[in-house]
Amino acid sequence: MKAIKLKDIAKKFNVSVSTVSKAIAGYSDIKRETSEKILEYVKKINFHPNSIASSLKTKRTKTIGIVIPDMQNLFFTKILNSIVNNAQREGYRSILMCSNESFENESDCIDELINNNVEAVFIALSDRTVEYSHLQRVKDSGIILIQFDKISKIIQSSTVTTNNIESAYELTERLIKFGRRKIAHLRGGYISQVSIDRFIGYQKALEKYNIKYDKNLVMISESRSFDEAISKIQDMIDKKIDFDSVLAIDDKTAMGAIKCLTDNKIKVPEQVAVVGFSNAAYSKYLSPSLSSMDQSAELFGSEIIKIFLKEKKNKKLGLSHNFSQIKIPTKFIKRESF
Amino acid sequence: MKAIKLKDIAKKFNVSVSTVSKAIAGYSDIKRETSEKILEYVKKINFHPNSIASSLKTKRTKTIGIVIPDMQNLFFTKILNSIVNNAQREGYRSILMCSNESFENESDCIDELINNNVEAVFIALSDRTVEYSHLQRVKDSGIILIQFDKISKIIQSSTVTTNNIESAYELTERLIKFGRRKIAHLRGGYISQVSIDRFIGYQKALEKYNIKYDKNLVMISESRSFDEAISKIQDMIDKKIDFDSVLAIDDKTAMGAIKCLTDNKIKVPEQVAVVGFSNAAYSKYLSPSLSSMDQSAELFGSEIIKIFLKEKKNKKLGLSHNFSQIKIPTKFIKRESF
DNA sequence: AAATGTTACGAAAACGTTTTCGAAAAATTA
DNA sequence: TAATTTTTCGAAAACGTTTTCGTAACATTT
Repeated sequence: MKAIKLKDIAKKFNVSVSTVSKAIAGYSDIKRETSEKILEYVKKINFHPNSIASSLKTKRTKTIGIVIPDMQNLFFTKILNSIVNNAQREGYRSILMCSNESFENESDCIDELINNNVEAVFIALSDRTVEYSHLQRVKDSGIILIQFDKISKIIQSSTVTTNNIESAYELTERLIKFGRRKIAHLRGGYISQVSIDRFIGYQKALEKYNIKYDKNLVMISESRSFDEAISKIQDMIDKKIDFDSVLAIDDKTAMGAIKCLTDNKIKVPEQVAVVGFSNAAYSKYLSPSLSSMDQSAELFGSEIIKIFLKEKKNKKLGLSHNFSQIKIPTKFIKRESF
Repeated sequence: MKAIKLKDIAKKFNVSVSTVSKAIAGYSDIKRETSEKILEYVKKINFHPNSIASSLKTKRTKTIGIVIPDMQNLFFTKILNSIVNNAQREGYRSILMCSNESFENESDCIDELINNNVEAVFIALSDRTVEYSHLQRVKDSGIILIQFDKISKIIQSSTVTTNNIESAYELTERLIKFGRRKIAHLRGGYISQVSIDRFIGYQKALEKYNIKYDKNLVMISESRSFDEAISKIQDMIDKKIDFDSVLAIDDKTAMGAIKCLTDNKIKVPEQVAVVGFSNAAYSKYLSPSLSSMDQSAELFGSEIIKIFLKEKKNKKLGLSHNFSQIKIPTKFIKRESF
C-alpha cells in the first residue's frame, strides 16, 4: 500500500538516493552493472519516480491543457482524441476543459490551466470570444500557446487550421462544375474567422467562373444550429428565392438544410445539392448521405504536438520565437447529397 | 514573469511564510486584521499557492482521471463534459484518457492515471474488456474507482448506469402498444452488460404481453457499427423474415437500420418502426428523425461527482466502504421513426 | 614515482508548500 | 500582583525528487 520511493530502492542496493535517481534518468556517470541491477528491479516492481516531487524540482509538469468550445461537436472531439493520444505517446497528460461556447467560461478555463502549471495550452476559441487578454495571460506566464481551428489572428501564436478559403473555393468550384449556378451559402457569423474565410473562398470561386455574387443567396446562421439552418432555408423557400445548391458552413447546418428541403418535397441532390464541412461521423449515415469536406482531424493532433515539441525545444535553447502556421489539407468526400 | 510565492508575500508584510499560508487556508489562529490584509493582497494579485508543492506536501492532487472507450460517441462525450464541469465546480481538474475500445489501451490508461496520482478514476469499460486486474490495481492503490455506463459487476465499486432492463422493457412495451408484434432486436455482443440487460428487458416485455420469443428476430451486432447494422437488417430482408419494428441497441445502429430500410423502399415508421437508445445529438436531425430513449447524460456527471465526494469523505473518516449503485432514469423521446 | 586524467559515487541544497509544536504576548482570572 | 488561559505568530521539519559539486579510487601518462 505504502508507495515505494527512491530511498527504499537506495537502501535495498546500499547506494545513495542520487545514484538511483541517476540510474533511472540514464545518467552516464553510473557504472553499467550498478544501473543495470537498479533498472532491473525498477522494472520488476514497475516503479516510477513520484511525478509531483519531480515536477516541483524540475518545473516541468508534463501536462498540457486543451480548451474546446463544444463537446457535442464530433469534429472537436476527434481533434481532442487525436491530441490526447499524441500527447500521451510523448509522455504528456492532458487536462481537458470545455468553454461551452461561453467567453467567460473560456477565460476561467485558461486561468485554471495556468494555475495548474500546464506546459502548453491548445485552444479552439468559442464563437463569442472577442477579447483576448486571457490568451495574453497564457503567453505572459511563459506557457506555450497554440490555437487550432477557431483561431484569432490578433494574438500571435502558432496555429493549426484547415485552409478554409481554399477548401470553400474547391467545394464551390465542384458545385459549379456539377452544373450549379445558383449556389446558396449558409454561412456563420461575422466574428468567426472560419466563417469569414469560407465566405471568401465561396466568393472567389464565383468570381473565377464569372457568376455574379447575389447577396440574396447568402444567409447567416449565427448559432450554426440545426434549427436555425432549417429556418434560414425555409425563409428562402418562402421568399421564392431560386437556388440549386447549398454550401453549408458545417455538417450540422447542412443536415438542417437537407431536412428542410426534403420536408418541402424538394429532391436532394436532383433539385438542390447540399454540401457541408468537416465530414462529421454521422454524415455518411444520413439519407441522403451528406457529401462533405473532410478535415482529417487526426492530423490536427499530430501537428499540434509536433509544433509544441519544437517550440519547447526552441525555448530551452533560448532561441527566438517563430510561430508555425500549419494548414491541414482537406479532402472532398463524395456521397449522395451532391 | 517570475512566479510569486508565499515567501514574497511574507516578506512584503513582515510576517512568516507560515502565517501567509495559514491566512490563505483560513486558519483561525491568525488575527483578523493580519489575515485580512494578506487576503486582500492575495486577491489583488490573483495569487494561488503552487499546486504542485501543495500536492507534494498534502498528498492531495485535486485531480481525477476519466477513461471512456470512444470519443466519437456523443453519449460518452456528453457524460465527459458533464463530469468535467461538475469536477471543476468542486475544484478538481480532469485528466482525460480514451481506450479507443482496446483493452490494452484501457489498461495502459489506468496505469498512467495511477502514476499521475489521481484521487479517483471514473471509467466506462471498453467492449473488449474481459479481465479486470487493472481495475483492481486502481483499488489497490487506494484510489476511488467509479464505473459508469459500461461496467463490470466482477469488480466491486460504485456504479452509475441507466436502468437498461427497465428502459428496454418500456421501449418494447411501447412498440407493442403501438400495435407491433414482430419486433426485431438488433442487440450488441454477449460481453457487454448493457447489451445483456437490454436484451433481458426486451424478452420480459414480450413475455408479459404473451408474444412468443422468436430468435430469428434477434440479430447481434458485435461492433455496433452503422455498417454492421445495415448488413444485419439487409440479411433479414433477404431471408424474408417478417418484422414490423426494430429495437436497436443504440442510436447509431438504429440509423443503420433506417438507412437500410429506406434504401429497400420500406417505409419508416409505417411499415417498420425503429427506436434507438441514448438520444444522440444527431437523432433529431435525421429524416425520419429518430425516436430514442434519452439517458440524460448530464446526470451521470453530477451523480459521479456526488458519489466521489461521499466516498472521499468516508475514507477520510475511516468509515468502511459502502458502494453506491445509482440508476439514471430514462425518458422516451418521441420523434418520427416510431 | 609523481603528476594528471577518468570513473563512480554521495552529500546536500533546493523546489514551494503545509502543519506541528513551542513560545511570546496579551488577556483573564485568582 | 501572581497565576493561568487565550491569542497570535514563527521555526522548522517534511513531502520525494533532481542536480551540482566535491572527492575518493582507480587508471593512465610522463
